[in-house]
Amino acid sequence: MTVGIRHDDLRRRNRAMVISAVRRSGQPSRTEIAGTTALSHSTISAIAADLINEGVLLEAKSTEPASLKRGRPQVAIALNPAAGSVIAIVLSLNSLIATLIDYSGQTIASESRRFTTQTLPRNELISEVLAVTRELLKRNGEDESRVMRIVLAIQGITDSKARTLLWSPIMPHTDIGFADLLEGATGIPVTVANDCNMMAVALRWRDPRRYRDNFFTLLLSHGIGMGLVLRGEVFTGTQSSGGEFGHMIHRPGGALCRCGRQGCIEAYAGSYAIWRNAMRLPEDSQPGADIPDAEMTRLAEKARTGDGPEREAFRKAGAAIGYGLGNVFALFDPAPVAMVGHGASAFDLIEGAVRDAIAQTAGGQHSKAISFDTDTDEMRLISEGCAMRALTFVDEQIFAPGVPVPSLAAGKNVA
Amino acid sequence: MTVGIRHDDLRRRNRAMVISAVRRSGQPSRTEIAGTTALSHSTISAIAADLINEGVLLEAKSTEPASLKRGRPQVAIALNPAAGSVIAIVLSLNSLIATLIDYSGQTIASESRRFTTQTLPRNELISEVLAVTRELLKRNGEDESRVMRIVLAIQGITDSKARTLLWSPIMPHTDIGFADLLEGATGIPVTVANDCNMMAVALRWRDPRRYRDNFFTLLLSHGIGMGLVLRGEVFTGTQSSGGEFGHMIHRPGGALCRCGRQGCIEAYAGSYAIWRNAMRLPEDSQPGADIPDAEMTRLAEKARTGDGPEREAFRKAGAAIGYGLGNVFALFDPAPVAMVGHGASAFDLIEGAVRDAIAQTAGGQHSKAISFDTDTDEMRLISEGCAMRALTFVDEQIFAPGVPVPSLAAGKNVA
DNA sequence: AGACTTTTTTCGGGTCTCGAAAAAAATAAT
DNA sequence: ATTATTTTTTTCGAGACCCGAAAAAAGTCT
Repeated sequence: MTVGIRHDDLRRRNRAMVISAVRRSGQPSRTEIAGTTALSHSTISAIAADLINEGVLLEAKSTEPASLKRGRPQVAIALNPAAGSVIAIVLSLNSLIATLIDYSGQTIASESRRFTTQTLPRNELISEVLAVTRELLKRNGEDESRVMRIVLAIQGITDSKARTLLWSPIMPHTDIGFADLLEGATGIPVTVANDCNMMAVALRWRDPRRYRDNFFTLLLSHGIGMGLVLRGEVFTGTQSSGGEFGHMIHRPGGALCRCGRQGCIEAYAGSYAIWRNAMRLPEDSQPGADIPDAEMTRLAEKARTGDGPEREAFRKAGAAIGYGLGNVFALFDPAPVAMVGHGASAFDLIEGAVRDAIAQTAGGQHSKAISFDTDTDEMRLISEGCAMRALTFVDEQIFAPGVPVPSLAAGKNVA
Repeated sequence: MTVGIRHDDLRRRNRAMVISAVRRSGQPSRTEIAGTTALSHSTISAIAADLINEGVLLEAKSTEPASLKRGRPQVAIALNPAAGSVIAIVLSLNSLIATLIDYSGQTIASESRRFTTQTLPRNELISEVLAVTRELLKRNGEDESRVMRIVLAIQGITDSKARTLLWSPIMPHTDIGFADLLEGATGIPVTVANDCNMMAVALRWRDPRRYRDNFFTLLLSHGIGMGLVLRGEVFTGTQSSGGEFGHMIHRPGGALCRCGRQGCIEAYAGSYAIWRNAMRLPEDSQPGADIPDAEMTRLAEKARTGDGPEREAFRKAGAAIGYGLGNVFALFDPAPVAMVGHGASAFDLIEGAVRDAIAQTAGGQHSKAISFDTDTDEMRLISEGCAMRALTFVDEQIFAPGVPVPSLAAGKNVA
């Protein structure tokens, strides 16, 4: 269970610390790294030398033109882009995007497909995912051994081992073992993740000042998804990816949800629910097909121009989200929230109701202090999150352990 | 932020690991410890020798009569009861109990007071807490330097630094800095904790098989409290003790809660709410004084004998708790739940409604698999939790670091 | 050109863990 | 009773790692 620290773990951890410091800071000097890690200069020097030797890091040539300070100038250390690469794949409604990213985080290439996820047979869906990956590798003449990790983000629930898609609102199929399938096809280790969790990862890298230890991301689109970061870690459920905010019950026995249950937050705040209310359809009417973004934009415009059923529909969505957030705040205390996705473009229409609802919950006293960010481009965010998740995997699991006794083992093998 | 591991940390951590192994297993041998910690026998031998020398551990004499195996018999290692002691204080409605516990976890003595917490002036309340502590120390001729930690559990919200009681339902006063007050009076380091969190700690020690990585404790009494354990750690909020399950909103705009808001779970499931419903008082009637346990027992008896307003009141409580748990399960996935407190004695009356409600939430598919334990004696549980929390503090913060270079420093000082 | 400043590397010392071997302490066999 | 066997615990030497101090390096300032 709780395992002791062996001597070799120590070096591994400190190597990981150095790599992570470089990934965070961009181009820190050795002195800077020593400062942030609280390790001695000599240790940093030794570890940096090893990592540069192994090709993981390199001394960046041209950073700022010239330091204005006296003394020996600092040597900037950077991630070696050629150390390896990773692939980020995002599968969402009617869209599949795969991106190849080098070790320093730069995008090398990307490949995308469009098809109707709701109707595509299981086998064809799987083939598409495998094909887009292979295509990306081939088109870039990528040696597979250099691609060190694939992270696949999907809207839906994944298992806690991050290997299988258990259920997804964007397709009728369940229990697809994407990790095994992709690993079998490519030989590259694969992680399957929830899209909202990857959004949270991305935000953490984009703006670590604002999104650090505790925050929530909310994906507002057809469904309502949530990513939780608690104590600096993306929280996944104990058996699944968790964070099923959209299916917390807002009103027991209330509006019919896509999931078949009644009164879920999503049944008031998902785009189909907003549309249903705007159209004055009964709350128990069967949720229809997904509403196109353009139609939702039209509803929002109409809601802004006059106080009709459209505005009321957005207000109801805001109340559902607000009470839900209030309940989450009751458990965790209030924290920053990022609203992501096309629905965030109508945040002006729901913010009032959200705040009113929060004010009536346990998080109420801090209602005004809670700040919301919005970002309508969820795809980019999710993809970024996948990339960073994949890269940190490589950092921690491949480069931090390093080659076991490099020179010695090599010598023995030769002899 | 993320700090590297220095060489001396290593020993400290491995010492902590050994101490923790002994505390968990009771009387393990060195070989057993080596097995669970994955450290080598030589390391364990060295660390154990140090700790025995320092008086933290000792070789237990008479364990099982004789081993039936061949070979050198294992020497059982145990915690040295004389290594130190801690104090657990539980302040709850109309009751204050302080307990002195030796380093091995055995109760040495306890001291208790009864007074009306709701009406006692602030100063007198504080005096009572200080007095009961001093009394406990004096009556046992305890050298204060040997008492190494005080943990005070209170029903209510504490700050995230575990030093101040921010708000409590059992008294009108707010923001009492118990940690500073007690530390000032005794010179012993103090931690202030939430009662439900301490229940969770206790359950983890009582039955680690069942309550390990993920579980919830629910205190059913005047109010409804929750302790969350996620990934093996007691979860506290980011700014407060968190876990305000009782004030998650069950029905927006619903029944009046003691906290002044409407529709909280507590406004349906707290004992005053059950009583209010059983008496057929309107839902918006002001919550009165706390209902005596005897009265609640009477209501429960009546509910068992016939289907009247009493039974309906318990049913409503069950629904509120069930929907609330369903929402918690939506975020974290289902996990074992322990129902604690006098309200747990009526669990038979609410279980059906709880399960029905959960079945209608995202956790529904596992509704039948979710198991509930009940324990009506919350005081003992809370006190146990405080004691264990205090002892592990001592383990990790006092004995794991140890004396810094004992022999060398001593030699220098003498010279 | 030399003084000064700051960063980075080198070196020696100390501590820690590990594996192997030895010692210890019991039972089983002769 | 003595010897062999088994298992646990300790001892010992080797290797790895980190740290602090000193040295080297690479600039700017005078």
